[in-house]
Amino acid sequence: MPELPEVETTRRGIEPHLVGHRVTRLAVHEPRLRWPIPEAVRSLENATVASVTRRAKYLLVTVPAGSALFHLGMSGSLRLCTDGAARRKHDHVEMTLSSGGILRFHDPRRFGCLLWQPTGDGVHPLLARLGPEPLSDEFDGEILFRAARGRRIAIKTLIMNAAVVVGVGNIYASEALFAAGVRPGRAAARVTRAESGRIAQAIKTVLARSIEMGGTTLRDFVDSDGEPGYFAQSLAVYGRAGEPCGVCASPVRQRVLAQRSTFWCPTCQR
DNA sequence: CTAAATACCTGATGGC
DNA sequence: TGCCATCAGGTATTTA
Repeated sequence: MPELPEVETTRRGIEPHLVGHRVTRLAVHEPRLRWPIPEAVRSLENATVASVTRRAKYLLVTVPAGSALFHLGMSGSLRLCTDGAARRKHDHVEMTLSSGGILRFHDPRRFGCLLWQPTGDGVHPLLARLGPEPLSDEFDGEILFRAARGRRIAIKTLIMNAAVVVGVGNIYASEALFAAGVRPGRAAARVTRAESGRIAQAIKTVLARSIEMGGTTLRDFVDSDGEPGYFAQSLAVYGRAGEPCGVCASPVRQRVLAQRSTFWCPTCQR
Protein backbone atom coordinates (compact mmCIF):
# COMPACT_ATOMS: atom_id res chain seq x y z
CA MET A 1 0.00 0.00 0.00
CA PRO A 2 1.97 2.94 -1.18
CA GLU A 3 1.67 5.84 1.19
CA LEU A 4 3.30 9.19 0.59
CA PRO A 5 6.81 8.06 1.57
CA GLU A 6 6.69 5.21 -0.93
CA VAL A 7 5.39 7.48 -3.66
CA GLU A 8 8.11 10.04 -2.99
CA THR A 9 10.76 7.33 -2.90
CA THR A 10 9.49 6.01 -6.21
CA ARG A 11 9.63 9.51 -7.66
CA ARG A 12 13.21 9.99 -6.59
CA GLY A 13 14.15 6.58 -7.90
CA ILE A 14 12.71 6.92 -11.38
CA GLU A 15 13.34 10.63 -11.95
CA PRO A 16 16.96 10.38 -13.14
CA HIS A 17 16.02 7.58 -15.53
CA LEU A 18 13.23 9.58 -17.13
CA VAL A 19 14.13 13.27 -17.25
CA GLY A 20 15.83 14.17 -20.51
CA HIS A 21 14.98 10.82 -22.04
CA ARG A 22 12.56 10.25 -24.88
CA VAL A 23 9.63 7.85 -24.66
CA THR A 24 10.13 5.63 -27.69
CA ARG A 25 7.13 3.40 -27.11
CA LEU A 26 4.06 3.31 -24.92
CA ALA A 27 2.26 0.00 -24.48
CA VAL A 28 -1.07 -0.17 -22.69
CA HIS A 29 -1.83 -3.81 -21.98
CA GLU A 30 -4.74 -3.31 -19.61
CA PRO A 31 -6.58 0.02 -19.75
CA ARG A 32 -9.14 -0.96 -17.10
CA LEU A 33 -7.75 0.70 -14.03
CA ARG A 34 -9.83 2.71 -11.57
CA TRP A 35 -10.77 4.79 -14.58
CA PRO A 36 -10.03 3.75 -18.15
CA ILE A 37 -6.65 4.94 -19.36
CA PRO A 38 -7.44 7.71 -21.88
CA GLU A 39 -6.19 7.57 -25.45
CA ALA A 40 -4.53 10.92 -24.85
CA VAL A 41 -1.68 9.32 -22.91
CA ARG A 42 -0.38 8.36 -26.34
CA SER A 43 0.91 11.95 -26.38
CA LEU A 44 3.79 10.60 -24.32
CA GLU A 45 5.14 8.71 -27.28
CA ASN A 46 8.15 10.31 -28.94
CA ALA A 47 8.15 13.07 -26.35
CA THR A 48 11.02 13.89 -24.02
CA VAL A 49 10.34 13.87 -20.30
CA ALA A 50 10.78 17.30 -18.76
CA SER A 51 10.10 16.48 -15.13
CA VAL A 52 8.84 13.89 -12.65
CA THR A 53 7.00 15.51 -9.77
CA ARG A 54 4.65 14.52 -6.98
CA ARG A 55 1.46 16.09 -5.63
CA ALA A 56 -0.12 14.23 -2.72
CA LYS A 57 0.16 10.59 -3.79
CA TYR A 58 0.00 11.41 -7.48
CA LEU A 59 3.09 11.19 -9.68
CA LEU A 60 3.25 13.50 -12.66
CA VAL A 61 5.44 12.63 -15.61
CA THR A 62 5.54 15.77 -17.69
CA VAL A 63 6.37 16.19 -21.37
CA PRO A 64 5.82 19.34 -23.46
CA ALA A 65 2.26 18.37 -24.41
CA GLY A 66 1.08 17.57 -20.91
CA SER A 67 1.44 15.36 -17.87
CA ALA A 68 0.76 11.71 -17.30
CA LEU A 69 -0.82 11.44 -13.89
CA PHE A 70 -0.20 8.19 -12.05
CA HIS A 71 -1.77 7.05 -8.79
CA LEU A 72 -0.55 3.77 -7.34
CA GLY A 73 -3.75 3.03 -5.49
CA MET A 74 -3.20 0.31 -2.94
CA SER A 75 -1.20 -2.26 -4.82
CA GLY A 76 0.48 -0.27 -7.55
CA SER A 77 4.17 0.19 -8.20
CA LEU A 78 6.31 1.85 -10.85
CA ARG A 79 9.64 0.25 -11.46
CA LEU A 80 12.32 0.80 -13.99
CA CYS A 81 13.53 -2.34 -15.73
CA THR A 82 16.93 -2.09 -17.34
CA ASP A 83 17.81 -5.76 -17.31
CA GLY A 84 15.57 -6.94 -20.12
CA ALA A 85 13.32 -8.88 -17.74
CA ALA A 86 10.05 -10.05 -19.25
CA ARG A 87 6.76 -8.35 -18.50
CA ARG A 88 5.00 -9.89 -15.56
CA LYS A 89 1.36 -10.47 -14.82
CA HIS A 90 -0.37 -7.18 -13.86
CA ASP A 91 2.22 -5.02 -15.64
CA HIS A 92 -0.51 -2.91 -17.22
CA VAL A 93 1.52 -0.16 -18.86
CA GLU A 94 5.05 -0.05 -20.27
CA MET A 95 6.95 3.10 -21.19
CA THR A 96 10.07 2.32 -23.16
CA LEU A 97 12.74 4.99 -22.96
CA SER A 98 15.47 6.08 -25.32
CA SER A 99 17.92 4.92 -22.68
CA GLY A 100 16.66 1.39 -23.25
CA GLY A 101 14.96 1.07 -19.88
CA ILE A 102 11.29 0.27 -19.50
CA LEU A 103 9.13 1.92 -16.88
CA ARG A 104 6.47 -0.59 -15.86
CA PHE A 105 3.24 0.19 -14.03
CA HIS A 106 2.28 -2.88 -12.03
CA ASP A 107 -1.02 -3.00 -10.14
CA PRO A 108 -2.72 -6.31 -9.27
CA ARG A 109 -5.79 -4.74 -7.69
CA ARG A 110 -6.15 -2.01 -10.29
CA PHE A 111 -7.12 0.65 -7.76
CA GLY A 112 -4.53 2.88 -9.37
CA CYS A 113 -4.95 5.14 -12.36
CA LEU A 114 -3.15 6.71 -15.28
CA LEU A 115 -4.74 9.90 -16.56
CA TRP A 116 -3.71 12.75 -18.81
CA GLN A 117 -3.56 16.48 -18.20
CA PRO A 118 -2.87 18.64 -21.28
CA THR A 119 -0.45 21.54 -20.86
CA GLY A 120 -2.16 24.87 -20.32
CA ASP A 121 -5.43 23.29 -19.31
CA GLY A 122 -5.31 24.31 -15.67
CA VAL A 123 -5.10 21.93 -12.75
CA HIS A 124 -6.53 18.45 -13.15
CA PRO A 125 -9.86 18.05 -11.28
CA LEU A 126 -8.32 15.33 -9.12
CA LEU A 127 -5.68 17.77 -7.90
CA ALA A 128 -7.84 20.86 -7.70
CA ARG A 129 -9.26 20.40 -4.21
CA LEU A 130 -6.28 19.00 -2.40
CA GLY A 131 -5.05 20.49 0.84
CA PRO A 132 -1.44 21.42 1.59
CA GLU A 133 1.51 19.06 1.38
CA PRO A 134 2.25 17.76 4.88
CA LEU A 135 5.96 18.50 4.61
CA SER A 136 5.50 22.06 3.43
CA ASP A 137 5.49 25.12 5.68
CA GLU A 138 1.96 25.72 4.51
CA PHE A 139 0.82 22.89 6.75
CA ASP A 140 1.08 23.53 10.48
CA GLY A 141 -0.81 23.12 13.73
CA GLU A 142 -2.76 26.28 13.20
CA ILE A 143 -4.20 25.23 9.87
CA LEU A 144 -5.09 21.84 11.35
CA PHE A 145 -6.71 23.47 14.37
CA ARG A 146 -8.80 25.68 12.14
CA ALA A 147 -9.85 22.77 9.94
CA ALA A 148 -11.06 20.98 13.06
CA ARG A 149 -13.47 23.73 14.16
CA GLY A 150 -16.97 22.36 14.41
CA ARG A 151 -15.99 18.90 13.19
CA ARG A 152 -17.43 15.96 15.08
CA ILE A 153 -15.48 13.33 13.18
CA ALA A 154 -12.53 11.58 14.82
CA ILE A 155 -9.24 13.44 14.62
CA LYS A 156 -7.76 10.47 12.77
CA THR A 157 -10.45 10.70 10.13
CA LEU A 158 -9.78 14.43 9.80
CA ILE A 159 -6.05 14.10 9.20
CA MET A 160 -6.76 11.45 6.57
CA ASN A 161 -9.00 13.88 4.69
CA ALA A 162 -7.07 15.06 1.63
CA ALA A 163 -8.89 18.38 1.65
CA VAL A 164 -7.26 19.11 5.03
CA VAL A 165 -3.79 17.72 4.40
CA VAL A 166 -2.68 15.27 1.72
CA GLY A 167 -0.65 12.13 1.98
CA VAL A 168 -1.60 10.88 5.44
CA GLY A 169 -2.73 7.29 4.91
CA ASN A 170 -4.13 4.82 7.37
CA ILE A 171 -0.80 3.59 8.68
CA TYR A 172 0.80 6.97 9.26
CA ALA A 173 -2.36 8.44 10.74
CA SER A 174 -2.16 5.99 13.65
CA GLU A 175 1.60 6.44 13.92
CA ALA A 176 1.46 10.23 13.97
CA LEU A 177 -1.26 10.31 16.62
CA PHE A 178 0.77 7.96 18.78
CA ALA A 179 3.77 10.25 18.44
CA ALA A 180 1.58 13.23 19.35
CA GLY A 181 -0.03 11.48 22.34
CA VAL A 182 -3.59 12.00 21.11
CA ARG A 183 -6.16 9.22 20.86
CA PRO A 184 -7.38 8.68 17.31
CA GLY A 185 -11.05 8.51 18.28
CA ARG A 186 -11.17 11.94 19.91
CA ALA A 187 -13.59 14.30 18.20
CA ALA A 188 -11.60 16.70 16.03
CA ALA A 189 -13.25 19.73 17.63
CA ARG A 190 -12.01 18.59 21.05
CA VAL A 191 -8.37 18.66 20.07
CA THR A 192 -6.63 21.71 21.54
CA ARG A 193 -4.48 24.17 19.65
CA ALA A 194 -1.39 22.84 21.39
CA GLU A 195 -2.28 19.27 20.51
CA SER A 196 -2.91 20.32 16.91
CA GLY A 197 0.62 21.65 16.85
CA ARG A 198 1.99 18.37 18.14
CA ILE A 199 -0.06 16.38 15.64
CA ALA A 200 1.08 18.49 12.69
CA GLN A 201 4.68 18.16 13.82
CA ALA A 202 4.30 14.42 14.32
CA ILE A 203 2.88 14.01 10.81
CA LYS A 204 5.93 15.78 9.39
CA THR A 205 8.38 13.80 11.49
CA VAL A 206 6.83 10.41 10.83
CA LEU A 207 6.58 10.98 7.08
CA ALA A 208 10.05 12.48 6.77
CA ARG A 209 11.61 9.64 8.71
CA SER A 210 9.85 7.13 6.55
CA ILE A 211 11.03 8.82 3.36
CA GLU A 212 14.56 8.64 4.72
CA MET A 213 14.15 4.96 5.40
CA GLY A 214 12.67 4.46 1.97
CA GLY A 215 15.78 6.02 0.61
CA THR A 216 17.76 3.17 2.03
CA THR A 217 15.24 0.35 2.02
CA LEU A 218 13.86 1.06 -1.42
CA ARG A 219 17.02 2.41 -2.98
CA ASP A 220 17.49 -0.40 -5.44
CA PHE A 221 13.92 -0.77 -6.60
CA VAL A 222 15.28 -0.41 -10.11
CA ASP A 223 15.37 -3.96 -11.43
CA SER A 224 13.98 -5.22 -8.14
CA ASP A 225 10.39 -6.13 -7.50
CA GLY A 226 9.70 -2.63 -6.25
CA GLU A 227 7.61 -3.90 -3.39
CA PRO A 228 9.67 -3.78 -0.24
CA GLY A 229 6.90 -4.60 2.15
CA TYR A 230 6.42 -2.44 5.14
CA PHE A 231 8.94 -1.13 7.58
CA ALA A 232 7.04 -3.00 10.24
CA GLN A 233 9.94 -2.89 12.63
CA SER A 234 9.66 0.89 12.68
CA LEU A 235 5.93 1.09 13.35
CA ALA A 236 5.06 1.85 16.97
CA VAL A 237 1.40 0.86 17.04
CA TYR A 238 0.10 0.02 13.56
CA GLY A 239 -0.65 -3.67 13.26
CA ARG A 240 0.41 -4.32 16.84
CA ALA A 241 -2.93 -4.91 18.59
CA GLY A 242 -2.33 -6.67 21.89
CA GLU A 243 1.42 -6.17 21.82
CA PRO A 244 3.04 -4.10 24.56
CA CYS A 245 3.54 -0.44 23.78
CA GLY A 246 7.25 0.21 23.29
CA VAL A 247 7.07 3.16 25.67
CA CYS A 248 4.86 2.00 28.56
CA ALA A 249 4.16 -1.69 27.82
CA SER A 250 0.37 -1.26 27.87
CA PRO A 251 -1.27 -3.53 25.32
CA VAL A 252 -1.88 -1.68 22.05
CA ARG A 253 -5.56 -1.36 21.27
CA GLN A 254 -7.40 -1.58 17.98
CA ARG A 255 -10.78 -0.43 16.72
CA VAL A 256 -12.37 0.52 13.44
CA LEU A 257 -12.89 4.22 12.70
CA ALA A 258 -14.55 5.25 9.46
CA GLN A 259 -14.07 1.72 8.13
CA ARG A 260 -10.32 1.78 8.85
CA SER A 261 -8.34 -0.25 11.34
CA THR A 262 -6.95 2.08 13.96
CA PHE A 263 -4.31 1.44 16.61
CA TRP A 264 -3.31 3.34 19.73
CA CYS A 265 -1.80 3.05 23.20
CA PRO A 266 -4.43 3.70 25.89
CA THR A 267 -1.80 4.99 28.30
CA CYS A 268 0.44 7.14 26.10
CA GLN A 269 -2.47 8.66 24.19
CA ARG A 270 -5.25 10.72 25.74
C1' DC B 1 -22.51 22.36 4.68
C1' DT B 2 -21.06 17.63 7.32
C1' DA B 3 -20.81 12.72 7.86
C1' DA B 4 -21.21 8.09 6.68
C1' DA B 5 -21.51 4.55 3.37
C1' DT B 6 -20.29 2.63 -1.05
C1' DA B 7 -17.69 1.19 -5.00
C1' DC B 8 -13.69 -0.27 -7.27
C1' DC B 9 -10.27 -5.14 -7.23
C1' DT B 10 -7.26 -9.12 -6.35
C1' DG B 11 -4.15 -11.61 -3.36
C1' DA B 12 -3.27 -13.37 1.15
C1' DT B 13 -5.06 -15.77 4.88
C1' DG B 14 -7.88 -18.66 7.83
C1' DG B 15 -11.50 -22.06 8.63
C1' DC B 16 -13.53 -26.21 7.37
C1' DT C 1 -5.98 -30.42 -1.45
C1' DG C 2 -9.71 -27.45 -2.36
C1' DC C 3 -13.16 -24.07 -1.63
C1' DC C 4 -15.44 -20.30 0.47
C1' DA C 5 -15.45 -16.18 3.37
C1' DT C 6 -13.02 -12.39 5.07
C1' DC C 7 -9.92 -8.69 5.05
C1' DA C 8 -6.79 -5.10 3.42
C1' DG C 9 -6.95 -0.31 1.76
C1' DG C 10 -6.93 5.29 -1.25
C1' DT C 11 -10.16 8.13 -2.53
C1' DA C 12 -13.92 9.65 -5.66
C1' DT C 13 -18.59 9.39 -5.49
C1' DT C 14 -23.08 8.67 -3.66
C1' DT C 15 -26.42 8.89 -0.06
C1' DA C 16 -28.31 10.64 4.22
